[in-house]
Amino acid sequence: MQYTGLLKQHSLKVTPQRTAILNEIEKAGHIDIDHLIEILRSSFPSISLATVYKNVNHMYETGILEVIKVPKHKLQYELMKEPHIHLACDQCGSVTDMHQCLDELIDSAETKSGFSLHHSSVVLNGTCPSCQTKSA
Amino acid sequence: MQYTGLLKQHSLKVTPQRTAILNEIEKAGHIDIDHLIEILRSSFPSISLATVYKNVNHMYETGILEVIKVPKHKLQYELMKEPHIHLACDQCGSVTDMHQCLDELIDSAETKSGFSLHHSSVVLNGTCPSCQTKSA
DNA sequence: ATCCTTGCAAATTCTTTGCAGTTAA
DNA sequence: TTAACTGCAAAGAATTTGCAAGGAT
Repeated sequence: MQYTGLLKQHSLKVTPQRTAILNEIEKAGHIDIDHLIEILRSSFPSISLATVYKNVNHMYETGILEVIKVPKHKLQYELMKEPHIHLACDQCGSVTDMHQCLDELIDSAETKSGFSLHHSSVVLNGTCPSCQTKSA
Repeated sequence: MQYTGLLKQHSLKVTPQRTAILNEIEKAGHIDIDHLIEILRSSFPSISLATVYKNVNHMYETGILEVIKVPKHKLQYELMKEPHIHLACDQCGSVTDMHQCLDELIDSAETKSGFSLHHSSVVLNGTCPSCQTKSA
């Protein structure tokens, strides 16, 4: 299983629920708790919401997952990757990643502010191309 | 009252509660619902949490307020201003604004993605200078 | 006069916790 | 073996809603 190593690195035991959670988040890119458990139930009919919450929280705390908040939507989870930009569509709620380099921005902010930065959450809101077409 | 015009522009009636909410948010820079109602109660002992929620939601929807989410903290409200960067300290939870220009970033994202962007939420997480000193 | 807002209480929604049984290491 | 994980049920937070009285335009 491809996530075994990742879990072990962070001192989390490898359980079927956990590898399934990581697989589904990977597949979805971004996903909120409701969609996540809905999908998980097809493989684990008795999985509990509490388990999913406990796990995503653990994974967030250990740095496996990233959490993003888009106004008007529930928290969304994704695998921790390079700093990048999230484009959120106000109409359909979809989130798209854009891997533009943020190093310059972060370095400059660090220097000017004296903060020691280790994480970034950049969410740009607007209308996605597909929703622009629909409303045109 | 300085916020009368702002409320009217957005078709919200001018009430003492609303101008007080805007004044306190302005004074605080960033504030969450608990701190906000705590301060408001000193002038409006009987103000209800429901009223504050209804108002910040309305003001958010009409574009008067901006909402930012820092992991592990409640939603924070601030007056809608120029796009800028939020520096969030993981230790003390404080949020500092940095008015670095984001136009380039936004323009570039818009061009590459085809999104039509109208709002940005840039939160950089780390440790503020004061907390760095404490833990040193 | 009319529609909007307030504040209360209740309802909902969201998330966490305690515990007993089970499982990974 | 033992410390961690799961699932259930219940508790606890956070937020929203319905409604009657009051207020802004």
